[in-house]
Amino acid sequence: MLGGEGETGTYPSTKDAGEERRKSPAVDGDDPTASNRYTEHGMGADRYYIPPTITKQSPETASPCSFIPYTPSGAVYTPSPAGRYPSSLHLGSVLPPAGFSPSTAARNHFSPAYQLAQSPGCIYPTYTGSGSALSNMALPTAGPGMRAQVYLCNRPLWLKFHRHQTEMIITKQGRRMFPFLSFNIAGLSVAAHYNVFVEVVLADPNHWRFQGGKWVTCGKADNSSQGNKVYIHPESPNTGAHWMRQEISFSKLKLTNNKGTSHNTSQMIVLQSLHKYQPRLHIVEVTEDGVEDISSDLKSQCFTFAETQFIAVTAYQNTDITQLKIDHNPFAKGFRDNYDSMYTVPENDRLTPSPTDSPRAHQIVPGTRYTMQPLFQDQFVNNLPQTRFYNSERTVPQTNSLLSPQAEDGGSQRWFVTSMQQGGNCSSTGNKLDLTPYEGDYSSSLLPYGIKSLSMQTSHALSYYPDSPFNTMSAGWGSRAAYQRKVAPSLPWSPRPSAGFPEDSDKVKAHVEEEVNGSGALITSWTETQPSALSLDKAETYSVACKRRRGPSTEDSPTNTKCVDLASVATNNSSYSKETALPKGMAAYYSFYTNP
DNA sequence: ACGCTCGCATCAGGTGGGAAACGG
DNA sequence: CCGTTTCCCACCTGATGCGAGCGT
Repeated sequence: MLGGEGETGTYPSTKDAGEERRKSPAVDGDDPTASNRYTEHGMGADRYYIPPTITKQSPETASPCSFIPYTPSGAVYTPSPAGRYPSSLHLGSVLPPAGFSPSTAARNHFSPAYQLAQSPGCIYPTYTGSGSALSNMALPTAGPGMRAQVYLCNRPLWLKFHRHQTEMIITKQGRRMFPFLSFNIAGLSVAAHYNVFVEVVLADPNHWRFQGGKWVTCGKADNSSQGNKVYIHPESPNTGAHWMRQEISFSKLKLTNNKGTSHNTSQMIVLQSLHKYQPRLHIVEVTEDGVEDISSDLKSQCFTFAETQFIAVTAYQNTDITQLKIDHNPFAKGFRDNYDSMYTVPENDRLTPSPTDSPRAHQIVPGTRYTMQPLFQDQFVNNLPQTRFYNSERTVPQTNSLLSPQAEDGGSQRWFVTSMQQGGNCSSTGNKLDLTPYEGDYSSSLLPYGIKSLSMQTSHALSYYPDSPFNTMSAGWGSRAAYQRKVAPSLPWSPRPSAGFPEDSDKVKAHVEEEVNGSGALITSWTETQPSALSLDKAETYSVACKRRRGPSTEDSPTNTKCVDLASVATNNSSYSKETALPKGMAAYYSFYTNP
């Protein structure tokens, strides 16, 4: 499990990850006042994103390309900041004004400073032509205070979903996000303490409806929703070294539509169905006791990844999304119509084009039954049960992994490399953000990835969805978590350098620029040229097909037209050969990868 | 005897599908 | 009537506990 959340799996004895963190000076005791620092209910859905007037950051300090420093500066909407936090802090609108959640110790250490008044406003990254968060990302500048750089670990997976407009199920009891948010952070002060939390805010002022195979707006969003919108990482507060040592995942974060929920509020974020949301990562420097240090604006920072936008739904609307979930979420494996066949089909029959079928694809993929399944490479990399890779992932040093077929982790590497090397090697990324991962993967900059992945070896946070290479490497080996825990610490390689990644600033700059461009493209492609994945007319057909619900075992059913349609469409643009039994999800993937 | 590894069984919990219920 | 929400289901993953086998 992305244990970042202090999941029980990672810490068997700590039902509440927060417990583990309580070791932090900031966490002991239940500070009654602390409970007010963050409120889970204080902010309504109308808590909008405040465009950070971040001027404190500059590309100059770009970090290693492995990280994609995001700053919300790209946000379009400019809500009025409230509370003592200037908009530049990004916290003005994010934090609940009052009332603190009963929850966990993790929440007990936020200073009252977080009790900010709601700041109306929204971020419409997707809808703003040039003002997307991505296109405007900036790098933190050097100097006092936080200079964090954040990398969305499972970005490629997010991009896949984003391509079809990500949907997240919300239920009364709460549903985990999938993909879930998972980050790597760099640039923090090793010794300083930080609180890390995710906030989900309305991404736009509209109410959405899935009609005619596509999402269309229908009326205005209901900004009156109440309920917690913040999920504080259970390991908060903790040192910069801790946060940078491993992937920080929010796999336990749950989404609910139950405003009245009183239990598990610490794990729940209350949303409204058919509204579009944008998750945001906040990193706030605090004192050792967990109290925010308000001496500097640089103490807090907010990061927004446009590709993590999603529409909350109570039932999936777009079958492409459904299929993506099924294909990537291990818990949904039971819904994979062709689960068995997917592992045995010959390579030429695979449904998803391997990343260009590059030699590397084979190099990095373990010589297991999965080797020939590019689609699953992705899945593994992002969400498939890591158990399938445990053996090799865990024991293969990255240096070896790069050369050995055992580096099944290659998939993971690919993802990771993506961001890391974009700067240096993905100058051709262009608008195909979705392909970036592969491009990056095949580029030569593997070392950074390797280094990074190694750093994750010691991750204590094993995730349910070893989404990242790091998790993968450190995640449980099969069901024997106890063993992995024993082994991980003894791994010979050391965590990545706390100082950051070995990349020269020039490279970094280039990297960032690339990323920025790519990101911008992403936004653009989605908002303006979503059909780019499929021609407009094709998209229509596609959407219609997608809308059709699929039965439990209709894989071969003649009614399963969606896959066929997609396949046909996809094949038009690719040399990739796919003929029969193209799983719906696969088709989607196919089109995704092959679309210009 | 002790510690470690491994296999197996069990349990808790997550997943999407589908039908029923609900509400405008 | 239609769209949305809720509930239950079967299936799956992952964690855990237990005992057996093995080496020291």
